[in-house]
Amino acid sequence: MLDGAKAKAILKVLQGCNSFTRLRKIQAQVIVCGLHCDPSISTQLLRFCAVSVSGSLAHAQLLFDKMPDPPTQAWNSIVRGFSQSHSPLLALAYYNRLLSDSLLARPDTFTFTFALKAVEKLKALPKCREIHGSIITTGYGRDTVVCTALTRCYAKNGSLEDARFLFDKMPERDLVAWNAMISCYSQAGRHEEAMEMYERMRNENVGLDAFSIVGLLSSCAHVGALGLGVQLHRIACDTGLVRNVFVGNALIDMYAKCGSLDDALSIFTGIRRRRRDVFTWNSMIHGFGVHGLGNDAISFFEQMLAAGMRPNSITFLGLLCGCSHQGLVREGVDYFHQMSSKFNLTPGIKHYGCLVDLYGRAGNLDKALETIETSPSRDDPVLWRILLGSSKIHKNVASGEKALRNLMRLGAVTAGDCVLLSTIYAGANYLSGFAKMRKLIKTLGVKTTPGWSWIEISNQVHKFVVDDKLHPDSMQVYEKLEEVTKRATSAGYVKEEPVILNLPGSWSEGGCSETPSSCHSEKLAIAYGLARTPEGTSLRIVKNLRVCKDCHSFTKFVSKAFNRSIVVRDRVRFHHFVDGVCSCGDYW
DNA sequence: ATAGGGTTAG
Repeated sequence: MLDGAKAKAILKVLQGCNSFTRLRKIQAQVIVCGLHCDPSISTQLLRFCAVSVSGSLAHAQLLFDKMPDPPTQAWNSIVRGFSQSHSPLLALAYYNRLLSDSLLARPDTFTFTFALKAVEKLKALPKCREIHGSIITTGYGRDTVVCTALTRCYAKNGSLEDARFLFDKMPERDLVAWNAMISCYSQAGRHEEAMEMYERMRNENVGLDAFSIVGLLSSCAHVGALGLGVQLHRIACDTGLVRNVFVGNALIDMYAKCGSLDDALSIFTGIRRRRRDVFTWNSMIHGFGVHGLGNDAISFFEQMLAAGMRPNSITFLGLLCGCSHQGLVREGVDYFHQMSSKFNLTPGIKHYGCLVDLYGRAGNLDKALETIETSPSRDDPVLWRILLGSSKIHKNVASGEKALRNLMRLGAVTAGDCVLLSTIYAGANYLSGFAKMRKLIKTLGVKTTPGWSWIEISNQVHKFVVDDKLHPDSMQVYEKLEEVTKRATSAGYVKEEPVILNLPGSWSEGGCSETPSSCHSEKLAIAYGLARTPEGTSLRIVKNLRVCKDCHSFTKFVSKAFNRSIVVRDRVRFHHFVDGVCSCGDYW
């Protein structure tokens, strides 16, 4: 029978155990001493095999299957172990067995949280509902921890509505529950709702911690909400949370994505060398990249290596993005190859996309084509669409046709693609091609992404759509726009008439830039910004599509005529307009 | 003995 002192000693050794070989030795010893019959010892052993980093799930399974009627703790360990593994389905298999087969053991709050973790990974909404049912029938429906796990599980399975419903019904919500809700919204791209949660937290006097700030900052970054971002930064400073690396990293990203690279950089330098992690570096490098500062991206990449930090595949996306926007073809190609040769990373479809873009944007359409054809993703429409975009920039009919033909081969042609090619045809005065595209567009049906722009004025976001007549200050905006256009024109602006295709309804230019129209949304936002802010204030515009050529030129002349710096964040990069010049060097 | 919340790309 069990000797209490011996058991205690063995448990202690188990707790300090950090290698699997050692674990097995201890296990052998346990068996020799006859201690394996002691449920507390074998359960402990099982837990180590199942969840410790040096354990082994296969071994845990063997141990588990030898137990005559495992206690709840043992079930929990095995469910937990598999929920963290690559086969979360097995976690559910054990969970099901516990519910149906076990005579003795009942699931408890721990079992449910572990099972829910498995479902999070599996994307199985019905299973989530089923577990929810069991939670209620077993009487754990009011447990805060279980409810939080359940909320997250619903959210990760795509039902933010169920998640929110459950959250609102929770008898008690602690900070963890709030943070879970915020991060779920943020990760699902529902940024406005994430920010709404913050409003509610303030009204209900719930505090904030690093988790809340990180989630909220991520949403600010995505939508470009500098005002709220700055507020959160201030709170982080007041509470000392700025020293948290997660917060620091999120701040870098937020400032970079809101167009304040200088602030991003000062946060970066404020993080002590040794605390900088791969997120810190990646966020900064990507920040330079989307601002078109390829050389800075490269310089930081080299500093990162010098600091002994290993880059990952995300690092290269930022780096290649920078090279592409600055036209650093040779460097970009070199880094692309270094990924596999020096860093043992396999370029993914996005990296190939960067490479195609790098060549294509620079006008080397042959190389762009060759890249696609020799890549493992030559059957991915994304790459062909990039080539089509490059063909449009360089008005190249042959390569545009090639891209479209491949999109057809893949059955992936959209009306937007045809619009792009038709623009190329129109530019080349190739009327029969143009007519063919028009016909095709009609058969495909016209789908459109409506363009919008917004501008933040004293922490208030104002959104404009194409030919906006809905904004409350609409009249004022159009009046101002007239004046602005006059002054820009006397500074040298000439309106570039878009190719009019005369199609029914509105359409988007391959999801890239706005419909040809009398008035794109950013012009309205700019006019509004000029009317509502004092002389000299810089304007920040965020838009969902690419800037068109006319608006780009317009903004340049406005920045000169009104002596304002204007920052425009479009779908893929930043444009900083100062004194008639754009940071992109008209290369976008 | 064991639990629920965090950043980059897309």
